[in-house]
Amino acid sequence: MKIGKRYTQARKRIFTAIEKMDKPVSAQEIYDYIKQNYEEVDLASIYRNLELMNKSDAVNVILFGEGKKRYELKNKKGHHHHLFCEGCGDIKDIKMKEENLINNVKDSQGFVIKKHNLEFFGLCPNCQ
Amino acid sequence: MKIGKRYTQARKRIFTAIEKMDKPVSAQEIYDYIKQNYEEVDLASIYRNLELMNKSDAVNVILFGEGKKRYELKNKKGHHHHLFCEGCGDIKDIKMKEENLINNVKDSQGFVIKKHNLEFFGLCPNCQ
DNA sequence: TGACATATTGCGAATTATTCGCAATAATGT
DNA sequence: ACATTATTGCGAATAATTCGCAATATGTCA
Repeated sequence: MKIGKRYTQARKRIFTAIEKMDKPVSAQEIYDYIKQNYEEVDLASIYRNLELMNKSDAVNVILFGEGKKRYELKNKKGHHHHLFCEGCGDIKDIKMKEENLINNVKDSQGFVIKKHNLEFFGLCPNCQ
Repeated sequence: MKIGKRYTQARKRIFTAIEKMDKPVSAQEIYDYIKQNYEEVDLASIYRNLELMNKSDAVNVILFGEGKKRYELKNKKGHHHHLFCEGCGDIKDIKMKEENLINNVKDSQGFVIKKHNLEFFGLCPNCQ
């Protein structure tokens, strides 16, 4: 899982940030996290690297309709989906049986399916 | 399925536009479509109404990670998901067995699940 | 039907997320 | 250590969406 051609400071920091925060994070959150550690990586560089990491399958892009993208390291945990609390924005991982998720797709009309996003929305215990 | 308190020109036009285009559309696409018909609704009003329609469950919000939201009327077709072509952006509806999609969610950690988004990404016949 | 109360619109400006161009800097191979 | 060039930082540019507010249009009720 190699990102770009050089192992730069920025990449180390971004990778570590995502890993440590251990949940789907936005570019801005990565920026803030790095800054908390008295280091800094320009936001534009964070975006550029997230795109690279996505293309090389190092991260997943996760969408909750907040108007921004969230990113999560791919290898860390196995394949899973998310529960997004519409009250407080809390995010939980969930696993589910889905051996047949793609097989069950009726008539994919000639599409070659490469990946899927499945997110659940609801209310966490505190927000119910 | 009532949107707001008044049945305004803007609402008629927006509703008709989404219905006629018959696919998940962005706010801008709604705006352009209405304009083609020599009518006009301000973009801000389109956004405001889409939000209302979403809250009152008249439309679904659909995300493909393009950096914008897409909207689709809810009642028209039954529950379904989408195939998004990463090549040309073409969108197809798909149905699938999912009686047990939610039931299969293991350990929802006290969340009350209200809805889910499931989108597939791949390549359409032309883009393969 | 006409007038009122107020929900909704249009307009312009403001935000927020993300992208771009380019010169300066830092990784890597030799 | 040096040269090559990938990558960064910076500042400006886009794109999507939101906001404030005055003007307008709807639904209601006398």
